[in-house]
Amino acid sequence: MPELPEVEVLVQHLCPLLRGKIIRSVQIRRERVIRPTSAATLKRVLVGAKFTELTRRGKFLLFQLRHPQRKTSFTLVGHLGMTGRMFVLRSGEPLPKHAAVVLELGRRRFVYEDQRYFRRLNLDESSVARMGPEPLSKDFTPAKFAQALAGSSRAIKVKLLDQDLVAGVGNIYASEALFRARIAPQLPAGKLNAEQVRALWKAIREVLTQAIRFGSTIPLHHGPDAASRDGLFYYGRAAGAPDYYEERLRVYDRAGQPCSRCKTKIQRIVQAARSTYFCPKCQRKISAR
DNA sequence: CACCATGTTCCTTG
DNA sequence: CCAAGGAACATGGT
Repeated sequence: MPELPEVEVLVQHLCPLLRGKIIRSVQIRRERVIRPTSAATLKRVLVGAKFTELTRRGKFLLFQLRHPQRKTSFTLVGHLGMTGRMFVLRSGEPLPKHAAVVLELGRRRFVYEDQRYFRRLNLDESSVARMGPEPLSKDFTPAKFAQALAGSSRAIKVKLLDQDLVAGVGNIYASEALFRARIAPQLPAGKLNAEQVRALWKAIREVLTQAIRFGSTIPLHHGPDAASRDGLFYYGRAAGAPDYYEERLRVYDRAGQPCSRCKTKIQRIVQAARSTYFCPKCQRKISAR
């Protein structure tokens, strides 16, 4: 369940539960999720280490750890892929079916599960190193954004998914930001005019900020059973929580429904093998002057 | 059975 | 070198 806002809310939730805790032992139940780190290396490094901080970079979770005796610090890198989850359980509680890595913390345990085993929890920071600016930081300016888009012939929707451009935007928020900025997803990235670049810059920040604020107001449940795990927030949709979930996603997964602005039917198209949703009337293909 | 799914990486082709 | 497209990863929902 991961794009930037979901990861941010998860980080805020987990941080106080982990900070100061020492890893007593490590269970690796699916070795493929820790590649390229080996099981032996991960265990050797983690056992005895203390969580000092948890931060987010794009969609990655960065767990800072320190060995009190060895006086060494290092980073454990996590990513949820499309279906990954992380939560803290009491030690007696049963593990979910797809628990991939379990860190025993004494009375509690930290669990990383992923039904599809797509993503990772390891010591490899290479993917994090080459990421673009954080969209909610001061590093992300309209001028830099314009420069990064200039000269690209790729469709703007596809370009937004490139983590080197901006960190943390995924398939849902890419469509949502373009709708809010009234830009057609097929428009080549390099053809946005200055006004469109600024509108998109603003829309990205607004939709991500709103989603974080929204998610932060929802109590995070994290039990092993499916029902409570569905309580983990997703902006605009969640089973069994109708009150919270008004129409926040305006186009994503709404093919055939009326546009909230003009009532034209929302269209679904495929770009780079991913679904894109947009309003063909509100989002025009206006090129640079 | 078919198709779809919030992500990333690798490979091929042009 | 770049861009585009597709497959792969593995499981589950509809």
